[in-house]
Amino acid sequence: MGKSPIRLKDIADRTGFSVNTVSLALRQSPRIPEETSLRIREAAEALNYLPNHVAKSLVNRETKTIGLVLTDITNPALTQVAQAIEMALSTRGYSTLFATSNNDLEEEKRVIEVFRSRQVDGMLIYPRSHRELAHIRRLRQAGYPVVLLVGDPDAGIDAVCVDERRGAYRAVRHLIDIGHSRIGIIDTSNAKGNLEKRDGYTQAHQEAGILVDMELLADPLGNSVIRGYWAMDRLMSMPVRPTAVFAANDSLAIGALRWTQKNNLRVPKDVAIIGFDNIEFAEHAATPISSVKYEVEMVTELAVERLLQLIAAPDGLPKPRVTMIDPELIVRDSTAGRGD
Amino acid sequence: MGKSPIRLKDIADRTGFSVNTVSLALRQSPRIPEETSLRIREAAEALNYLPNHVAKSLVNRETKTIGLVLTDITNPALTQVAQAIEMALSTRGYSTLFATSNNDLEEEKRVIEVFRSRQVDGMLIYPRSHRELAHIRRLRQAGYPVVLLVGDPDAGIDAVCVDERRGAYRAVRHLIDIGHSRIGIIDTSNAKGNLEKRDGYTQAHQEAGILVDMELLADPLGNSVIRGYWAMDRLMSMPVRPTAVFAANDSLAIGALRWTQKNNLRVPKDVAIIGFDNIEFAEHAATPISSVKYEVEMVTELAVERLLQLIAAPDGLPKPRVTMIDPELIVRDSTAGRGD
DNA sequence: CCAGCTTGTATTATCGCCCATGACTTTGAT
DNA sequence: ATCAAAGTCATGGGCGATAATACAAGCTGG
Repeated sequence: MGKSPIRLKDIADRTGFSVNTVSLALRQSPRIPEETSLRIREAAEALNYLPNHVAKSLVNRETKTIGLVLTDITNPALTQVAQAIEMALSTRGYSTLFATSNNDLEEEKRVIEVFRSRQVDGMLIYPRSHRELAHIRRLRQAGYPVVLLVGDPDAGIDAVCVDERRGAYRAVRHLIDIGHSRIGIIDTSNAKGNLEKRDGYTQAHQEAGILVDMELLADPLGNSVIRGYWAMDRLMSMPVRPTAVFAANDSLAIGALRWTQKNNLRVPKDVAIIGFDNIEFAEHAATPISSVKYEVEMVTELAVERLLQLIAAPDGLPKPRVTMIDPELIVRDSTAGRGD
Repeated sequence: MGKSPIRLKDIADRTGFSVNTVSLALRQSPRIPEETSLRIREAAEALNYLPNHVAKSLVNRETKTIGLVLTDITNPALTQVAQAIEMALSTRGYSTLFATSNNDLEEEKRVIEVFRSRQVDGMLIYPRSHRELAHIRRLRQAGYPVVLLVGDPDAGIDAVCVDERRGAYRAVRHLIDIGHSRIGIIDTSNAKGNLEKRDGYTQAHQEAGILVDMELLADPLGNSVIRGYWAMDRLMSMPVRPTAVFAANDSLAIGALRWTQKNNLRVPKDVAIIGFDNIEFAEHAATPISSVKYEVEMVTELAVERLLQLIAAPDGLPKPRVTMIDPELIVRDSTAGRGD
């Protein structure tokens, strides 16, 4: 802490006015004449006064801070989300308290409690699991403004997110369109996890009348490049290899691509690869990787906007609204039409 | 906000004890008998009581939160730093307020003011510039615990960081050792920016008796892959091309590598490339890229430890201490010894 | 010339919690 | 039985700010 935190009282003593007058003057109240207001403003300046936000929060019952809960930030797409949210909130006068759940449900619950205790005005949450949202629903029902960054239309919680099911559908549909019928998928296969992408994968298959082979699902058990590499290794060790692979995010896709390099397969000739999120590293990989664009700006802007709406709602929270952004498919070399 | 924030008073009313007794009981004071304490604890549980951290902060004059200021988080190495810091602080009972300066000095000053106003107990700052630290030094002199994440031994401010000068020296020295003498460098050439890496580059040259050609410095004007690509383009358009390139971070290095692919140059045969930070994408690039390891765990752990020391210092801040971590060089294919 | 209105400032209460003080009760030693 | 030493709880003040209310002056007008 600074040695001598200047308080309103210090300005009051110096100028001879009362604490209250000083407070009013600094907040541009019309009840204070220009003359006094100016003298007080000058004194504050001279003393280098900074209002104590904590005290203000206590009386106003709002902290002008929101809590941001992410699973882990190492996924480049989530990183951008974090930064964009911080900036969007900052321009609106809010600060952001930040915490990672480290993909652990108990930890997620804990940080939410911490945020509540710290009286955040609202929370933006990227939950660990899309199926275990009871604790968050309870929060909402208790009147807390919350917006999720992943969407489950019937979770009863506001959400703004890219439509992952639809994005995955587009990616896999694209692979089918260019002639593939044996398509591997690298995605976390946790029953309580995010099933949207697998749903999209399945839907595209069904629509095309292709049987879904669960053998073609490889769980990378993580999200790093190297996890993608080993998941690809498993897929390509099958008796009948897939001719194309859909990876749930670009890090995994880059790992898969890396595997093809090491094993002298050509992409897209021997195997096509498509990712998700459209991070810069995918665009500039050895073979530019097709991907599904994660609309960072749009998601964050809408999510922040919605959260502030909830916070400002005069009487109770309005009915939850889920906004799903239909993502764009970016086609690059890794899924260029097959030559044969 | 939750509809009915439970206060100590509510528990007091329910149990018949006074607010004070409740407060003491919940804080495990030995002055309250087990029996009473238990009944109060149960009532708190039943009412789902959560202490109001804001009120507590006002009384205790500490918020148990620290402010983290980063330039921008899109550099994957900084991302990891952010997450590691959050986790390290979390286990010690601190929350982290997070803000990006967006590489703008005025913005950096602004967020620091905001943090001060919010009474953070201390700050961790990755400053925009290594040369404009006056505002931060003033902070320290006013008694604020601050630890920088970049180091200038004579800035008069505590710091924990990787020794970028030394890391760059090692990288360039390595290039010289394997036979290169015309070495390009892709690094921001802002006079007020981070000069450490260029210093290391220069030192390695001088030690080897090689003249430094300032023509070989390309400013990418940013940190993305594509910026690295264009900086590389400029370097390789010179009448006499460099035979090796040192990039100030791995994103830039990956961009440079990408340029060689598009222009059919072989790495390391035609041109060697080395990066900085050792992010996962460098390891798994088309040609695995040599890099200087950014010791995320060590930097964050030491920085947090030091900051908490400063916060706990009983009488005034101790003399500033700068800890520079000597980074390890990771050699990969992109700088394998030249065949000729 | 005083009721009745502005106008400018001071007083007091409040936010939720912690701390110092001390009153009252119980226990144990003499 | 008396008194000191613990033990147990309530009271009041304060953290730094805002908000509601009160209170002096200075005007106006009938």
